[in-house]
Amino acid sequence: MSAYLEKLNAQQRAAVVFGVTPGKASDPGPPLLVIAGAGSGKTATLAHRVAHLILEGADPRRILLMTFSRRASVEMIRRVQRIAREALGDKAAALADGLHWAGTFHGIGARLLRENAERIGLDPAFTIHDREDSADLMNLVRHEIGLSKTEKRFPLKGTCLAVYSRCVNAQQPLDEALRANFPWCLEWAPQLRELFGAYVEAKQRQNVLDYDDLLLWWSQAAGEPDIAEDMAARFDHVLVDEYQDTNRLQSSILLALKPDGRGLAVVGDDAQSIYSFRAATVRNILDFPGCFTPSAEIVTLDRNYRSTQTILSAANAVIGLASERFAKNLWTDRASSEKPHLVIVRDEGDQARYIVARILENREAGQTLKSQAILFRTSSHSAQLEIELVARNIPFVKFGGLKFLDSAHVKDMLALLRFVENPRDRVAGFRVLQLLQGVGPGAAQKLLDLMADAHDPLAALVAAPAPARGKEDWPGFAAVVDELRDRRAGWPAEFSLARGWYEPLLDRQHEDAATRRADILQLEQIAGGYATREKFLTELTLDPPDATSDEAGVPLRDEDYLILSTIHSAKGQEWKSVFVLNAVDGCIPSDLGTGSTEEIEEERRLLYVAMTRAKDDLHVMLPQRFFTHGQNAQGDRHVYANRTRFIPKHILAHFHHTSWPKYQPGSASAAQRSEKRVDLGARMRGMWR
DNA sequence: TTATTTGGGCTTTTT
DNA sequence: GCCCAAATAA
Repeated sequence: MSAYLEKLNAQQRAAVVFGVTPGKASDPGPPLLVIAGAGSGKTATLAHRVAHLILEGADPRRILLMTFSRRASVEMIRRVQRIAREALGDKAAALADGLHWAGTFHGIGARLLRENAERIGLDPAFTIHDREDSADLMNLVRHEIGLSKTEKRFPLKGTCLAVYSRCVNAQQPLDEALRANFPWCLEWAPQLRELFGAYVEAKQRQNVLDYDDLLLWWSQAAGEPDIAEDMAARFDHVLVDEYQDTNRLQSSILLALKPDGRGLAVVGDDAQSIYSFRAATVRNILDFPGCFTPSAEIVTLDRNYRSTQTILSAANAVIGLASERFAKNLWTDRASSEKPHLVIVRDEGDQARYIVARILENREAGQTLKSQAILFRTSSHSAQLEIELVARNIPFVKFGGLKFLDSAHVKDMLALLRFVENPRDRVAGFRVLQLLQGVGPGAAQKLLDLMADAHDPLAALVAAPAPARGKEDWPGFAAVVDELRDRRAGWPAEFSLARGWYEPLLDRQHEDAATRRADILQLEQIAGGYATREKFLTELTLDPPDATSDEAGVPLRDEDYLILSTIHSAKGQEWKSVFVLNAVDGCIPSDLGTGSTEEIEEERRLLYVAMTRAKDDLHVMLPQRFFTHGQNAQGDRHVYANRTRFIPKHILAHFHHTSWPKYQPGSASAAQRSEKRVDLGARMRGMWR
């Protein structure tokens, strides 16, 4: 047996070699489902399977590898190369460079669609709308067909988009989707149907695709016999990671690519399915084996290499209360005498102070900050902690929640670039034009209409007379559009041109122009990493940089920093020490997600995912009271929270219980001192009343 | 027609 | 506490 296979355990090896004909691995074998528990070496197993395929003769250019994020695919390729190098030296590692088709469903979809654009009636210069852009377009259309002036309030743009997206991704008729997920919008069904029809037409006229289109067009194209044949013939093997988080639309694509399942291998863990709000369905993984005859082989990986037995027992106890799942209980031989901690603190302030204290302690003991993470359900849960970290001068990087790309100035820059890339994109155009002094919705509309009728829209724009009140800014704008339109300067020099135009506007519009300018410069750095404008725009929308750091700026890569992350963004990662914030009802489960039993089950899996990220040391935090939002002055209104329902009494024995701070009779403890809250700001505001 | 202010409704997780 | 739409000022 080859050395690289010997390192695996029996189950992992089974998953790696199943259906692979030695020396003739280009022949696809029967379908395979790998149920891989948390920390069971899932990534390693998948990487070994890919490497094994290549080493046994499969052509890496004909392997389609779909991962959850681009970060995951980069990591996967790196590992495949390492394994190949260990087995056969540099030559084999170079082979693995041929893994061109590794990425997310959306990313691969965008590439395939661009390549096949002409055949399916798409302009290959299409641009991609992110969620905000899609919502803006939805809003535009909503106004156009007069739905904003209804007697009763019509659902907001975000809701409309969510409904649309649910129908597409779950492949569900509108009425059904409304009943199941948006019952309060049921009365608007006819209007929504009309709106969605107009929205689809608008996208096509403007040559833009939204996220869902990347899958929808792909799936539809794959349903056309001619194209399907081409696409299917192009890949011998299709491997999918994190299969529990795919939706019906995605599974329909897989089935279109590989109808008999031959060459198809999917890996996932039903216990970690946490993306149902994106229409992901556990059914995909539960029903996978039965999609084929004979049904797919199932291999289960239940040996955990990550956590200690005590952490695992607690996590198993939590997930053990779930209703439906592939039964498996993770085990490990990593013994530990220390149970995970359940820490009761007075409030979120103490929670922050406790965590900072422990983190500094750990660091004194030689643990890096990077090996410690703080996880939370909702981005805003970390607000207090962030303040404490800044005050104590502890660098951190936050994953999830608000993105760098969401800030107005970054969007402005991208809108300009997208506009010159695809002048029919009205959302981008509308945004850019209104940046000009004296140009509002009316003038912007007129200019866009003028462009829509022109054969060469950008030439028409450059030649257009200056808008009545926007004479001052117009020549500069026309000049930069003209330069960007024929790509004279090349990429990324074009970015600097655009920046040169935008910066004066920025200074005029924003008080804090300096920090925003820094963001633009950072964006320019990122832009330099892409070969073309089109690649930059596509990849940035599909795979945005997902960390926002504190105001001090992004820590240098070699610097040590603490990790803050939403539980969703923590998928697939692991740390030595993990702190889970706000393990109370209302936070986990989120009070917004307690409608149906399925939603509650998903919240349970979220807690499970959070707990299983920890290797040695797990702290589950229980603040007892929360100050309610929306009160002014020195408000003391608060609510008492209950321990999360996912840790009921009878599994408490899996935890070590602590209260903090320790009560010290006689001396005013930190908690007592923090008891009284003063709102100096309110006092100062009061001076003017 | 555009720019700014004010009041009312909602408040998660991500490609 | 944030976003959106209507009202008001320029």
